[in-house]
Amino acid sequence: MAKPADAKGRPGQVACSICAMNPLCHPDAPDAAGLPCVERRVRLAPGEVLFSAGDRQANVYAVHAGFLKDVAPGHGAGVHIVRFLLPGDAVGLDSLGGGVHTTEAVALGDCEVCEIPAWRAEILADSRKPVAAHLRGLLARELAESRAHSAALATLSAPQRVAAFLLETAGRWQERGYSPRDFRLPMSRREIAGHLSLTIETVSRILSDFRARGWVRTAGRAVEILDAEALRRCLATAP
Amino acid sequence: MAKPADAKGRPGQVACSICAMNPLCHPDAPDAAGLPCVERRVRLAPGEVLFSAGDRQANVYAVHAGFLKDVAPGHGAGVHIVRFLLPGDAVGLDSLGGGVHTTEAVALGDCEVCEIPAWRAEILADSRKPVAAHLRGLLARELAESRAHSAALATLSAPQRVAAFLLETAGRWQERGYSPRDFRLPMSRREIAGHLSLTIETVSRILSDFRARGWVRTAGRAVEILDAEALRRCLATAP
DNA sequence: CGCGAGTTTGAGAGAAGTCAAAGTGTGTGG
DNA sequence: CCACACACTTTGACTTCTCTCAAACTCGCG
Repeated sequence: MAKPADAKGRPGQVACSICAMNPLCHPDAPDAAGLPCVERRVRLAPGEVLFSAGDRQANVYAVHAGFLKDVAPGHGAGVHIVRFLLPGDAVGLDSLGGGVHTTEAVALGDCEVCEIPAWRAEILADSRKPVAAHLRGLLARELAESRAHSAALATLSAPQRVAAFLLETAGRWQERGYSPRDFRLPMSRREIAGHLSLTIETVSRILSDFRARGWVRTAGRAVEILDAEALRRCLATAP
Repeated sequence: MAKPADAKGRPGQVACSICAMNPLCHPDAPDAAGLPCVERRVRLAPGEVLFSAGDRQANVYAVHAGFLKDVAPGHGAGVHIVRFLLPGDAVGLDSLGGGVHTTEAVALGDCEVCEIPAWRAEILADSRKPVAAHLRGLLARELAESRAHSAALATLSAPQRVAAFLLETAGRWQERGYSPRDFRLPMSRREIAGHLSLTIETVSRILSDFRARGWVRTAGRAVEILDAEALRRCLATAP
């Protein structure tokens, strides 16, 4: 499974077996064209941009190690963070249609991603039905998640959003074999705020409030969830 | 092209040639299996549900005539309307992955849709590369639109959202060969509010304000855009 | 003609944003 | 190894935008 992050919370890396792109890189049968699916591994420094909205160089990526944010082209100040990427996540799939990226992917810290040219993914899909189906499935799931997040922002209050974020993050850590109760956030308050459509002050205030209630313990980016049930109740309570 | 809506604003119908599903229904070469792609035409009465979130009966639909709304599973009161469907639009594509719908489609008025079983679309995609590519493109575009809408809700003020909605609606009418300055909204204020994450009162107030400024004329669902430039300025003005 | 859903308008309340400042941690260079 | 600088976080006071509650109004339809 996944290699644990070290004490300083540095990015673990993910085994290819649980990667969203696994069926592309490791097809059941040998590749007809004999091409390696992954063009190269890209290393990124904190803040480095993997691709930008409008890039014609369309690639699909799988996060191998580290964390990134997927950012919507923000007109000026109000930047909206579509989602955070953890090891094993796929990103840039929206370029499969028109060959253009519609968001920007930025490294949150040092990280490493596998680069798969879009045309290669498409050729692979054309020759292997399971790969085509897998790509459709990834796209469909991202679409569903995007809508779910949209609906969440539309209907939840600020505390509910923060509770949902903590629970969701815990769940994603758990999926990767880490503790869902004790983890280190890879992103700043500003980035959390951008993801939840709140301000940093509001996020900070709500975390302080959760801490005062004894639901969580926070120290900077370190988070310990003490009462997940309370968070779930907060999330479920009518706005 | 499209047949104009009549004076009472009843749904026009769309020629198959401009439908998003056209490449599926009318493939270049004759269908190997000899199957008609469209299973049947479904007629819906106002308020009737085409499919619900969680439906295992996965189908993809193309709107042939009339209008529908695509609704996110709303926990109680705060219903979020993902998007509105006009003739020629495709809906239900998110069921291509796991075979389950994640939203609910409801008719806004009398309408007629073409039903394509998901398995049939997938078989077709497996045998025809252009169809597979087209499906990926549709999925990718919907994903991009969903994120754009999400970002819009996150960063725009209430008046900006209403301005954006009017301009977007005008554009969609224009794409279909109707006047972008003079049209009839197929949805109620409540539904507009649900789509923009506002309340009906706020939507109504803002429309009244736009009317007072001479930017639009509204009478119930009838809209005439008098100053599109002003709306665009309103949209572009820093929140 | 009158009912009822939908829309408009008004007044007041509340949630989150803005502005401001203090506190905390982190990394760099001496 | 320590000291400083800078970025991030927390906290406080106040503002404002949108929601909520309430009532009048309009339109379509029986």
